[in-house]
Amino acid sequence: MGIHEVAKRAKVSTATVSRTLNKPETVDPETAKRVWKAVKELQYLPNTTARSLVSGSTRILGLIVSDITNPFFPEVVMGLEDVAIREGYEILISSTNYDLARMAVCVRRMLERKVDGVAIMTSELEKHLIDELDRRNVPMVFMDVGPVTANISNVRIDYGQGINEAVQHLLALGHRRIGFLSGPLDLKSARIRRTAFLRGLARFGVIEDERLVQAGNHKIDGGLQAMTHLLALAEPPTAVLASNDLTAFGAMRAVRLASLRVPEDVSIIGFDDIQLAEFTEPPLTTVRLPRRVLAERAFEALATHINAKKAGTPTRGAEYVVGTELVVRGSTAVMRERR
Amino acid sequence: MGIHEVAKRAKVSTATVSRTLNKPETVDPETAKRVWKAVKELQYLPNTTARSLVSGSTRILGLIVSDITNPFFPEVVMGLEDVAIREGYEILISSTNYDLARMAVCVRRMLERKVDGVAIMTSELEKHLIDELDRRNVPMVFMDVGPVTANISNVRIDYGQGINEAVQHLLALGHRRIGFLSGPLDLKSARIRRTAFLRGLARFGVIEDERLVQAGNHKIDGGLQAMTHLLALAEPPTAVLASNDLTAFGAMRAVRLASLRVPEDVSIIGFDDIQLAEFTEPPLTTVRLPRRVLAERAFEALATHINAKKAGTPTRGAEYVVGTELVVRGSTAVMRERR
DNA sequence: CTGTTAGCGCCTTCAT
DNA sequence: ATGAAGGCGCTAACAG
Repeated sequence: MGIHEVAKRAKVSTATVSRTLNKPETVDPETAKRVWKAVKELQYLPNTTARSLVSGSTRILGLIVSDITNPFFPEVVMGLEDVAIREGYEILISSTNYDLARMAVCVRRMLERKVDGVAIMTSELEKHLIDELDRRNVPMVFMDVGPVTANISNVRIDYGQGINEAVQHLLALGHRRIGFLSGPLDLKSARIRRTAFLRGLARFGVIEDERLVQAGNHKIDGGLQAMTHLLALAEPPTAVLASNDLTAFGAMRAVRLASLRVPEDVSIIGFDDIQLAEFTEPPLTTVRLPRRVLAERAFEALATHINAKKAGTPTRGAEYVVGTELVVRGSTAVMRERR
Repeated sequence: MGIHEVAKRAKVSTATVSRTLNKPETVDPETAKRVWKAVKELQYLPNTTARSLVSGSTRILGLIVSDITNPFFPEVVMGLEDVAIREGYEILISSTNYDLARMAVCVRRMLERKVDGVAIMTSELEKHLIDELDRRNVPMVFMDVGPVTANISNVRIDYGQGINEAVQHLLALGHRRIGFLSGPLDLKSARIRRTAFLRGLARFGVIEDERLVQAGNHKIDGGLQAMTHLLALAEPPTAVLASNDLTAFGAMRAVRLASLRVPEDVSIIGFDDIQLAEFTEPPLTTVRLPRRVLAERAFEALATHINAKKAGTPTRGAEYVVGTELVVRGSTAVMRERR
């Protein structure tokens, strides 16, 4: 089960076996044929561990997320897995559970396993830990959570694009009082979304009313609560954007609990376009964040860094952008006269 | 950054460094202290790859699932990750996408990465591929999808328990015409659930009416369709069990589309208890399948095999059982007189 | 084109 | 209790 057995059986040296496997052009076709035959017969599979030891490259990519249980992440994971295996990489996933101590564990795991690069998509990233990775020269890419730095790339999400479409959509339907249900504002990603939303409204000259912005927690119950607040206003909004789809789900529920209807009484737009968005009642109009593309860009960024590092010409961090777009479904409708 | 530097700085041999790290009791406390100091100062982290090469153990566990995007899986992944890292293992996830060719890729990846064991939770497992893993002596555990064999353990899910509770619950509410929405019957796991359901009904003497059993696809749209069929019956059921929660979601939607209400007109019970089940309108009564426990048992099984293998006393496959239990929420109610 | 040799970083006898 | 030396499986010079 080693390269040695193959060599013996093919009556060549181990070096030749290694060569036929890795640099086929440098070996005589006839010899190669014998080697391949032996490989097949022995069902030989190269030992990745040994390979890594000598090459200095594990061909493992780390992915740090907050919580794999969040419906947002699995699709990113799958996207990354797809592109990674195509290029001969494996993905090592680790979850921080929104916990800083656990984040430290994640980083340590990455370091011990000597991953070739790390993609980071968590809310709670401590500079301290990032620096540790940086100091050890591990290529990194942030997925919408960090700044571009000397060595670190970032895949930025262009929230503005989708949000503009969403606002225009509501405007076209006659809505003027538009609310926003943000995520938890201690999370940077949530703040970014909130800013993008406010900017989007401003761009179209919609009067900004602070009371129309409520904070949720990016989960269903938070959306429900936040929306309930909005509904209790003297002049409640006729349409609402949510910072993510789960929040929108909660909002829809709040509307229903208030004996109102979506979209007849209140239009609701979500964000992310998770799989379930298509299947709520009514189906959720939402801004799609193409997570597969996000994953692909992240891989691209990492691959660039890794290759540059291998070639001895370290690249500076770069910024990649992923757009967003409105997906119109059933939770938005023409504004009705006030009840 | 190698054990060598540490040795030099602590003025000991590399062997001693290795010992203080792995068998602290065999080294003089004073020497150990010096070594630890050097380790700290150099921020030394052992190279897992090199370690693996000599120990023959990668401390990586493979997990093969059909589709990480399915809301059922993430919690299993997280559960496995939690227990695994506690024991110093990493998880290598790979998705088959319900595709046999891709399944082969997964197996190959596991083999090349020399994982210490593999947990399998897919519908489409080809004997051929399992045999390959078996032949190479890779410890395996099926998670509710396979038989116990000489070398392979299985974590069986006791569907009966939860289903009995569900049926009793409905019976107690006065329901007698109880429908079942199965998963796609070409999937073994779906067939198992179906069988368990039919057996559960039989146990309580509920007349079995074939027309009350409809096949979905374990997704929302399938549940919607299947339920629509049931609703179109001359004598539609007053209560329905679904093979999984997504199917139940679809069923709820079908009820609503038929201008009926859950639970007033039709009671619905799901299966799995995915996170979202708590947040539908009304919240879904469902049978909980404790996925964390499932993951823990799977790890336990693998660890047992691995340790036995290391000790040179291979264990036979064993069966572990995970129970299920009814979680009563808002989608079930007392049967109403026929409308 | 192919074989020999020397590590990659670590662990583990075997002496001391 | 510690050090020296060999080897895990493979690749990369360097000869031939």
